[in-house]
Amino acid sequence: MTETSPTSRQRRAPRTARERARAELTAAIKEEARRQLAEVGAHGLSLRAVARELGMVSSALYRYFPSRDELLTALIVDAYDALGEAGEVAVARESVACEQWRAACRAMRDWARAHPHEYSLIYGSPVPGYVAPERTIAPAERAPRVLIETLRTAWGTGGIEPATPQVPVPAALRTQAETLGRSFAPDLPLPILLRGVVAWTQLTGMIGLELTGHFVGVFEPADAFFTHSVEELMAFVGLH
Amino acid sequence: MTETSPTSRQRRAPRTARERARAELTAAIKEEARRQLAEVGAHGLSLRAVARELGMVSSALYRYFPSRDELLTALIVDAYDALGEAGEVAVARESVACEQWRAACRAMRDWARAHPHEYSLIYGSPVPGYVAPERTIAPAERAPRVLIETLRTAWGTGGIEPATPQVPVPAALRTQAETLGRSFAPDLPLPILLRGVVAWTQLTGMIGLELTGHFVGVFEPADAFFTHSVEELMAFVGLH
DNA sequence: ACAAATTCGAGAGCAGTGCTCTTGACAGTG
DNA sequence: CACTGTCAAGAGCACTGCTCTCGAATTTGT
Repeated sequence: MTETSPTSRQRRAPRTARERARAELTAAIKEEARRQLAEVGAHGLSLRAVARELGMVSSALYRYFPSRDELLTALIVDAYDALGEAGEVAVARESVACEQWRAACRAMRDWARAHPHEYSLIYGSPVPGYVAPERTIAPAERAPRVLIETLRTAWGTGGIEPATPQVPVPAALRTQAETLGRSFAPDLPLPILLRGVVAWTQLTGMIGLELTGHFVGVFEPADAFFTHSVEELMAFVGLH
Repeated sequence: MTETSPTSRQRRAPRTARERARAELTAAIKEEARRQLAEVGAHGLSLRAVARELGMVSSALYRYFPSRDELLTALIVDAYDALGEAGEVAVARESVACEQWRAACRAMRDWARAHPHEYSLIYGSPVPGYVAPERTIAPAERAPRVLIETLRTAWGTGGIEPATPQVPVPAALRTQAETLGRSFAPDLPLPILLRGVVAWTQLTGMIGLELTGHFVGVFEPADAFFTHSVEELMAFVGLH
């Protein structure tokens, strides 16, 4: 969040007063938009309201974000980064693999519950007609990478059981998983990698169901079921 | 879909011409709304456009649905029912538990891919400011009930392994799971029931990630990963 | 069968939205 | 100093959800 040294960043610090003002206003717009997003959701996010709150006129806002979708995209990228960072710092605080896994899952759920509308923005229904631009895929990988990375280090230190798969991996899936493994965890056995992905899908599903209220009247609060699921799937991926 | 005998339905058949016209128009509105929903999504669904397409004026539509949210709620209930029914007929076609489980999972994914916007309506981000009315929770239970019901019959016929849980069920979760089991599958052991719920959450998560495009460039198509996950989780719940 | 009550579609209108275009003022650079 | 590019502001377009009123049609009660 804090500014790093000028040489460490590709995007150099703004020199002129105009560039500086522009950067600050862009940040202020995003901040206000994020506030309104938390209040009224993506559907209720209004460019006019954001501009009004910032004391400017709506048309001026289009100098910074060419469309409402563009603003949402910026918020989406930020949300991916925030979620990923939440998981990363949670993992960094722990040293043994099991605790890292638990911390990562808990951090992602906590972040989702603290920012439900931002979470819905990235894992909920896509804004209709909206297609994710190229620059969102890299930040999107950050969160699942936290889980896979935990498995990778655990595999390196022998903290993970070889997870004998009852189910053979078909050829079509094998090639897909291999390319995935090459960019995520080259040395991790494919069955373990796949189980990690399965665990990730379960995590997003469980968080999504909780946020959309599918657990009301059943698992309420959902804490017990959540921690239990994490334990079950930790055994599923082979962590011990 | 077809009309049953007057006594078999609580809501009797419309007597007067006015009631009959009202019922038909209500259905026509929902049908047109569903068509537009599939095209432009929940965000783009416009009451005026629906009315326009039906050759009436927008204000007249409010005689049938008092608000846009009310129309969406009707579509949500229908979506829950359609998804649940898709799972039910898929299970009914099979006789052995494993095939029933596979069929149910496949049916739900197929329905979701065929009606992505309707699926997003019920499992995606909630429409902002929208709170699910009471009458949606019964249809919402229908889909997960299909999976649990499959486990219940499998347990009755011995088609399911006692799934020795490595993870003990804490007290708080036990009481929640017991009340859930009472209404879903009274005779099913709690650990199996809980694993069934975990499998359901994974299913919704995986379908949601596929629909929101999180698998593009990784599992594309996602068929192989989907069937593999189903197999893995089938073993996880103890089906064999 | 006739009158009363209810329901209905249509139209006007309000407040709000995303977005475009033009206008005049300001800052940065030659 | 003058020029060029950027900026905020305002007016305006087409659209939205929703409310209200007003006749017309239909159902209901007597």
